Amino acid sequence: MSLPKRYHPQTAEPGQQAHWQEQGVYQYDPASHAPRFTIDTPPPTVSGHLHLGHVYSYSQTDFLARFWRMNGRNVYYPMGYDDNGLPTERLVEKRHGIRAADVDRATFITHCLAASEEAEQDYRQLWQRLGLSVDWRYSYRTIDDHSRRLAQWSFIDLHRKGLAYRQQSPTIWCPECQTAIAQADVDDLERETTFYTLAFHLPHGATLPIATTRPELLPACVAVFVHPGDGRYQSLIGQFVTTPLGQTVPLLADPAADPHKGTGAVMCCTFGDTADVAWQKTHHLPIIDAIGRDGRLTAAAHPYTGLTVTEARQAIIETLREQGAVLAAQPIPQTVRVHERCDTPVEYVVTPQWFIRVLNFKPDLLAAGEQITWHPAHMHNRYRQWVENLSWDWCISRQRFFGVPFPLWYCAACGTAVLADEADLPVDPMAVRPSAPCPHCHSTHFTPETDVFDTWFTSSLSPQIAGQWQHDDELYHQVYPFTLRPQAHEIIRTWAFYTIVKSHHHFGKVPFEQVAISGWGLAAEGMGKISKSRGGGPMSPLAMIEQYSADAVRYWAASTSLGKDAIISEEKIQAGAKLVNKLYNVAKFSEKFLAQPLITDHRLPITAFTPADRWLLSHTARLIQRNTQLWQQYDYATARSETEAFFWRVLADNYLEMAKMRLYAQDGAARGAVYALHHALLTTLKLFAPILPHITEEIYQGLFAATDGAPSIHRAHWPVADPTWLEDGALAAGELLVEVATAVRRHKSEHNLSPGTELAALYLTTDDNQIAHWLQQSHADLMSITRAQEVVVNGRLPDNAVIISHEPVCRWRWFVIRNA
RNA sequence: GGGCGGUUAGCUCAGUUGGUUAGAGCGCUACGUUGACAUCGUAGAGGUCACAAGUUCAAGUCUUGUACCGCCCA
Repeated sequence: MSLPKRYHPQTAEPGQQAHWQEQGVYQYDPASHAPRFTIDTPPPTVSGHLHLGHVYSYSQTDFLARFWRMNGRNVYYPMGYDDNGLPTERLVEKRHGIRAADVDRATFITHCLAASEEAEQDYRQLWQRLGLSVDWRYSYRTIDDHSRRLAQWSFIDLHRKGLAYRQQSPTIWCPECQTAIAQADVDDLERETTFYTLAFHLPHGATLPIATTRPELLPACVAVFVHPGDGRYQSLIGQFVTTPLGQTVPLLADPAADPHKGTGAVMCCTFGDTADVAWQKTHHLPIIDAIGRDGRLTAAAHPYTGLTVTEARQAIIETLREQGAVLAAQPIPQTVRVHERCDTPVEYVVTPQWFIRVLNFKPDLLAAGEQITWHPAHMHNRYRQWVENLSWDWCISRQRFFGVPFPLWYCAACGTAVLADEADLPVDPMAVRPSAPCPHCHSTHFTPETDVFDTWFTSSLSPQIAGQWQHDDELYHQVYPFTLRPQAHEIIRTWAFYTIVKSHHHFGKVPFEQVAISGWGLAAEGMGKISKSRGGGPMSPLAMIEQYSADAVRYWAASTSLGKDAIISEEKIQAGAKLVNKLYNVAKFSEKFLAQPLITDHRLPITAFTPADRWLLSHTARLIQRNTQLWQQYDYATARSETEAFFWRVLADNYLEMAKMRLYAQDGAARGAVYALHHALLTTLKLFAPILPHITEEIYQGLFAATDGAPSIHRAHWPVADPTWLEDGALAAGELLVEVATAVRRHKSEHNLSPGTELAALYLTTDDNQIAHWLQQSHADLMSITRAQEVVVNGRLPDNAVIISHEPVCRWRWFVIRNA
């Protein structure tokens, strides 16, 4: 097999990809006894299109998979799609211009399934075009039967263990999505708001000013709090005050009241924020449901019933202004808690929800975090801090439609929750009835639970889903616990955390040994994170791949180390395309020399090698050592950059120029050069293979597969440094030769001579015997790189010599040329 | 308010355990098409390493503080 004249990634890359699929190059081998490397791939959510940010992080996982595969690991690399849940619902609502609640459930779910299937095809196409070394036989969807069955099993198991409970309690509520959500689904948003100071009244008629950002909650005011040490209010604690709307509420003391904020007195409403929730509980206050599930004020807020929060705020302020009860209004910056999916400020609404116990398990969950190796290490802090600051159990019920249903019914007579039989999973409680009467009261009338699970409730089982637990248990026990969990940093609090919770609660294990946290690919100019739901990035990944090649895009993804965000840079992608081109050109040049049979001669005498050969081989050995170490630390970015510097600066710019003459001569003196070139180029390809899988495979198949023996470079052995070449002198000799070459090049450049200009002779003089020896051994190589027709070491200078370099402190003192 | 990361050339970044003259890519300037490559080559210009103090024979690197940026959490 030989290389075509030019490399066309647009056709070559899909060709390689098809070849890999046909040959099963990336297949996991369940029968192998090789050490395993198993990957709990992040299933991307279905909420639009993939952008370069996804390409960035998924490429990084692929780098690691390929590195370990070449290092003899039996790599299990599945692919998943997280299609159940709110993101898909929002996509469908947007695309069809409907609201889920306004169409019938079955129709809506049909739309969701169609949208997710379509997206999965797009996703898979992109992943394949990018060259991910996934074993596509192990693909899953979080809405498929197996995932639904495991999710429902998970609930039943947690319920059986007393770790799932249903409670009527204040819940974080999204009025836009009309569902309860979990603490992890909430983001902070900075915005400007108005801080109103309202006139409350004391028993004797005096005014008590109280500042609030949420006057619309006044109808739900149940108390006023002050700090117990606040001297201004000491005598009033325990008394009753009157709100501007006329309710009478107690004035209570609690250390959580900030004496420096506003007037030091704060109203407690059910519920404006988490502090209200806490106060209501600890001080046993009544609950007034002023805001309903639709985000509008309830009958309890008469006469503001039916108004939205925003409308109610205006209406109440207007009323109070007329009464003269608004003492001040000033703008202040405020952090509002919003639902991450729609940026709507959340409310705290009392509803019955299912929760999973996590607050009681903080020590265990922190210990689990300690057992995991985090890459980079500081990402462990994010996890630890999240766990330490948790203040709610995990709310898993969602009042939505496209998700895994709870496998349970409520007895119509006694309210007992009746769970489905494990054997019947997955079940849809709205379509079927329990198989037995109520175990408590024997009634046969049931109401199905209509809520669905939080998406994370299912995706937190990705190790079980991807590992095919309860479907192929032999496989599962091979791959679980997983070696690696790759994921981005914003989902440490969700996916990583919940997965650890599940593995702890179900199996008492840590689900993965290592976590590799990728950063975000960011759009330039402070555009922030690019995301599928918020418009995507400026450049489509497929367009970039078509224009510059998948390898070039992957090159960009390898430009920043794990955990760091990177600005999407078309310039870097272009640099990747240049490197691919350069690799191809070097290979094309090398082809005619490497085709000779002597490449198999690995036992050449040391005399067959010039100092330049030994320099290249020594560099190669060091590069292998260094690269292997970097890769093992997951520092593919530095590895790539060092390999690139070696390839371009050492191999292409200097070594090839020195070896050219011997190579073209094709005599006995070429043997060392051919071996060195063969070894250095093959090594370069292998070290680049995890990052640039296509061009390296193309060249490997063309030049090396026959002798190296692997069916694909991606199944070839990672290079091992040959200690023979690790001598220090070889590097020094090479540097000397490069110094000579650079001086000649500079001379030509300064005299406006073409680098190809021939020189009649090059005279080199030195007092150093070692240097003289190296120079003498490098006659041909120096002639080659300087285009001198003659090289003379320590000879008598002719009269017409031109001094082009004279460095008194240098090891070789100076050298001269005579123009032809 | 707490935590984490960052601040190095015009831009994007690398600088390993402190150790000669702080590097790379892109961009810029000049020259060049050389028997693999113009998606190229050669040469060159360009940095008081955010600021301040400290430790040290020696600080981009260690300590403390300050400012600014980003993220996470209250």
